[in-house]
Amino acid sequence: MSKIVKDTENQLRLLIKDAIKSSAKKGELPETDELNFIIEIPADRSNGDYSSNIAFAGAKAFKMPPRKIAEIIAENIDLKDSYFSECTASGAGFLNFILADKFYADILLDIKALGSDYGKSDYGKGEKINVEFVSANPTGPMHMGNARGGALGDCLASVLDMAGFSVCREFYINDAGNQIDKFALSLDVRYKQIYLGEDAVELPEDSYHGEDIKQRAKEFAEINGDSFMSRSEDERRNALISFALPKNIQSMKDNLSKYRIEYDKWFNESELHNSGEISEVIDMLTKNGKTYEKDGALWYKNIEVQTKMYLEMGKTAEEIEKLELKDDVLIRANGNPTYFAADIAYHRNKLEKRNFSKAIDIWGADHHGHVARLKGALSAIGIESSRLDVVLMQLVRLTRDGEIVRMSKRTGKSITLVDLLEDIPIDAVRFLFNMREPGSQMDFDLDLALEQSSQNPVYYCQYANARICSIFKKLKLEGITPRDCTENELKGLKEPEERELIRHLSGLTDEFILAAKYYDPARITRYATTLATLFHKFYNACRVSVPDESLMQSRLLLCSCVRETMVNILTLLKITTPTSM
RNA sequence: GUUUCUGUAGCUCAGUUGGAUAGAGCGUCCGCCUCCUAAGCGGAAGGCCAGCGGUUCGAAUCCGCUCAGGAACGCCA
Repeated sequence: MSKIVKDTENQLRLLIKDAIKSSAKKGELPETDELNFIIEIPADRSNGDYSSNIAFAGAKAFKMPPRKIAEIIAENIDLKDSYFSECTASGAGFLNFILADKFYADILLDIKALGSDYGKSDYGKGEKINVEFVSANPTGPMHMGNARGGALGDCLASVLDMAGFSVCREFYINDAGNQIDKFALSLDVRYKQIYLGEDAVELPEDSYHGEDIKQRAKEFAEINGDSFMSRSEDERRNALISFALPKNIQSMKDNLSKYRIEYDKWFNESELHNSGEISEVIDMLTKNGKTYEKDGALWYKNIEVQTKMYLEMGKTAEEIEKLELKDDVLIRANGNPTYFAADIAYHRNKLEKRNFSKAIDIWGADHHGHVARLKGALSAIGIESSRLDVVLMQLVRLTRDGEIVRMSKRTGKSITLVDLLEDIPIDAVRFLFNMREPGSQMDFDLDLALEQSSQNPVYYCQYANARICSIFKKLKLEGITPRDCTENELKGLKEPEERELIRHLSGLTDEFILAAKYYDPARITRYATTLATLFHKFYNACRVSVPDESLMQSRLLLCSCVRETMVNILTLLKITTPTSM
């Protein structure tokens, strides 16, 4: 882990505190208690590399105008042997700092030493986190929402991993319950239609109408012929399900694998039914007085639980009344548990039985109404609800020629994950889906994804890497091989383009930590795009192959650090890094 | 109606726990290869941060209200 950036900020904090102490000793500032102040990187870099608001924060305590305080601190600060070369007071009272040459040299040496570990940190302290994403129904093909969820969940898991968490990628297979009955019924109808004709058996309105169901029924018929026509409905449906479900699940695994997603755990909902865990949570809720019977069904007292939660949060009774809370069914009148009941058991399984300290679920935003009641139900069985975090992801629209695309040209049906991956390079899909934060509605531009130019950020980033490879290749032909550089040599990298590039490199570890903290992998694609921009600027402004051997080697080392960083990021996003383009 | 997400340049979007003159890319216009990949770089133009009020040294950012758009409000999942 790169400690230099962290050390730099800590050092700055101490330098400021020391300066205040020595000013107080000289009587230039009054004695005061610890002050809360921040250290930040100014948006406008011409104001320095770091700045602090200490003078504003201390204005009241010191009973002096901020500008005056800043001047006194700047006067008394001792920068000898620090990572800073200059401290000035400016504006209404900002304290600005310029980084010293040593900082730049040390960052590069650090990156070089860390190699593929550069960017990793122990922020997460090995905490066990479960990231569940996609979890598409195995009753049909995966759609665009699954495509975004897949890219997002997989990259979020990687980001958490980089930030020092111990991550488990999980897929929840809904292989039980209502939709499986519906699946069976749909298959059954399609199977019978093969032998009796399409008009003889009608497909109910609320069953699955997709071509994929027809296809599975046909495959079943090719193997078994009409032998199941004479069997009982139960036997026939069971046979159809045991034939079609594994095939569908395998096909999801294959397609996700093509999308470069490998799960650590495929969790079957049916396990929760078979093991009795669903009954267990229902018993727990009942024991805690959170259920009642009505109309032959067993209900969960959502209104009661959430009202209590909201009252604790400080809402008034009137405000809660307006929320129009509703109770929910746990066991239907027909004796089958609902999805909700299974979900409570599933999350208890993750958090209690398997001891994950946190469960992160990636859900489509259309499920947002489910979050509060699930959290409530968890707390009602004694599980701290903050241990579940749900990342709600807004829906995706596809556009082509500026128009919204709803249907696939080839099939005439809505576009599936498979359709998308056939048309668009996987590198582009994975990158573009991670360019927006999850909560923003996004338009996925099909033309842009196919574009092989700077307009397409994924190519732009890959190109930076390819250019660096090309430099090394060219110099190798001239008999020049990269060597280690001394700190003094690296201090010679003083061009503004070099400095800016190195400063950006230094921020990688923090960026991963922030992406992990805010569950936002989009920060990383943005970081990569900026890195590419700064490299291209450097490339244009500074030649690597120059007569000054020391400078050339320093620039080579800078290039290799940029390459290391870019490759680390793209590899993490599971995007390829071609050495020539 | 209630919940929830969103509203920043012509378009797509950044904008850190409130900080200095609000940033990028695309598109438009003008430039840069006898030199490591022009899939690149530089410059110009483009803004009432949806609106109104509040909090304070200071608000795109925090709070309240209003307006506009998406989504959800099932014994579906």
